[in-house]
Formats: sequence, C-alpha cells, structure tokens
Amino acid sequence: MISYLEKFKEYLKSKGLKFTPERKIILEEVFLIHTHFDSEILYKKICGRTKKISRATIYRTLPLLTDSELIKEVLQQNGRAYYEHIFGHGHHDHLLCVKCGRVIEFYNKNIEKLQERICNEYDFSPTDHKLGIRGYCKKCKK
Amino acid sequence: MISYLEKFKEYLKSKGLKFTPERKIILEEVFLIHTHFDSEILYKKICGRTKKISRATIYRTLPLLTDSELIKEVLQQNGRAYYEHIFGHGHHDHLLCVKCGRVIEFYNKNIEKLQERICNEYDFSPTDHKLGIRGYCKKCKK
DNA sequence: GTTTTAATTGAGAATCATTCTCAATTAGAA
DNA sequence: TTCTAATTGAGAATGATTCTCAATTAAAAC
Repeated sequence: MISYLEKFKEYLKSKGLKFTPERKIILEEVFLIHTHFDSEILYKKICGRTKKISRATIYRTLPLLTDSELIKEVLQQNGRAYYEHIFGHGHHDHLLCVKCGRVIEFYNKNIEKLQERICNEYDFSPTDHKLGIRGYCKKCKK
Repeated sequence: MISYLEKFKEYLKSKGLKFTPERKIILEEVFLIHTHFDSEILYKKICGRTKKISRATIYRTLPLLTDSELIKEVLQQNGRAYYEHIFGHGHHDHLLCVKCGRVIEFYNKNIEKLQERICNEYDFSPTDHKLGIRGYCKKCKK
C-alpha cells in the first residue's frame, strides 16, 4: 500500500515531469480538505497556510492530480469545476441539494454492476463515470 | 397531447413572460436539431436558416427552455454547456467516448429504480439526475 | 559536486463562454 | 389604440481558466 505522495512521484517520473515543492504543497493541501473544493478554495487555503503559490501553478497541477487518479472532478457548477480527492477512498456517487448545496455521498454496488452490463452491451470500455442526482434534501424538501 | 409550442406558451404565460418571434425561432430550431448542441451551434444554425438573433437572446432563452422542461443540459465539456431537447423523448443516460466524442444514449429501468430507492433511503426528493459514463467506444477501444 | 537541459514557476495578459447594460422596440392586457 | 413592463441587440463586462515568457530549478549525466 503506497502513499499518495509515492503515487504522485511515480506518476511524475513516468511522464518525465519534476517533483517540485509547489506540487508537494498542493498535493498535501488537497488531502487536508475533506470536502469538495474548487481552485479558488485551494488557492486561499494554501496562501493562508504555507507559502504563496500562483493560481497558474494550481491550475496546472489539478490536471496532473486528476491524471494520476489522486483527485477527480466531481461536478461543475456556476462555471467552476469542483474536485475531491479519491486516493484511498472508494468510488461513490452524489446527491446534490439544489437549495442548500449539501452533498450526500452514496455507493450502490448494484448500480455499478448494471453499468458494467450496459457497457458490455454497447461494446464500450469505461474509464469512469459520474452519477449525480439533483433535488431537495431532507431539510429543504418540507 | 400538447405540442412543444403550446407547452412553451403556457410556461411563458404562467410566468408573465412574452411569446416573441425570437423565442419561437429558437424553440423551433432546437427541435430541428436531433443531437446535442451548445449555444454556438444553435446560433449558427439560426443565422444560416432564418433571421439573425443575437447570442444574448439565445443565452437568455436557453434557461427558459430548460425551466419549462423542453430541453435539458446534458453535459459540460471544455467549458461549454451542451443541451438536448427532451420533450416527447423518454429520459435516458449517456455513454461518452473520450476519443472520438461519440455519444451513445441508453435507458435502463433498473438503474432508475435503484436511484429511487437510494433517494428514499436518504429522505431525498429528486428533481432530475445525470449519469454519464466516459470511456472508449467500440471503434476507439482497439 | 558540477554541469546541463528541459521542465517549472509567477505575474500578468489573453481567451472565451456567458452575463450584463441600456436605449430602442414590442407583446399583449386593458 | 394606449400603455407598460418585458424584450431585444450590440457591445461592454465578468470571471474562470489558459497562455506567454523570462527567470528559476529539479534531477539526469558527468
């Protein structure tokens, strides 16, 4: 069982890219956030905590983290992309409350299986999927 | 069984909005397109076919069509929003080829049922959902 | 350790989809 | 026909993301 740091280093090496202090800080910050985040949230957290890293570097690093399967883009809202870290976490899908913005995670084995079956049917080779159900949560539905 | 035109007129009236020639043209063009489209595709088709309608008006009309459940935003890619008309069509989900961009539609009753069950479990009242599976299609997987 | 070279960085400019502004127009109720 | 609030187009503004480029640096090769 390797750490996310090891995994990122291996990824970078395999692509001939460098492991820089900036990339290390971004990676670590990402794994300190346990909710969805966008580039701005990440930028502000990093500026507050350690040294300043430019927005450009953050925007350049997010695709690397996505590519190496350490994070995942989970939704786009108001023109912003939201991510979450996935390394060490099982796959799950989302319920999104359109009123209060709450996100509820869930996992259902049967849905996963049905998706596999559908892919077979269409001779389709899946890499990943996104299932988002929008609606009103317990508190907001009344 | 009312037409999409009727449905749109009713929607507009219910909101105290006006049925303008521009909105009529946009609505009709949307129902002439039988694939996914973004605002730019729609704009170009309309300019080519009938009179010119400004991009601003198209951008203002798309939310009205979405709100009245005549169209639906199906995905966001490269920072653009893609739509499809849904009036008269059953709900379906998508397989998206990341290589050639092909979109395959599918519908699976069991997946729908499982989603309902999950919503019940979380006391969540769904309005709509999106399931997109990314991967490689038959032709591109080799 | 030093050299070498290609990758990386920050700052700000550029891009590009989308939204806003505002004066002129118009649908549709009265 | 009148009246008023909604609508339109043109272009400016916005805002997230990407690009540019000169200066810096990781890390491979010596």
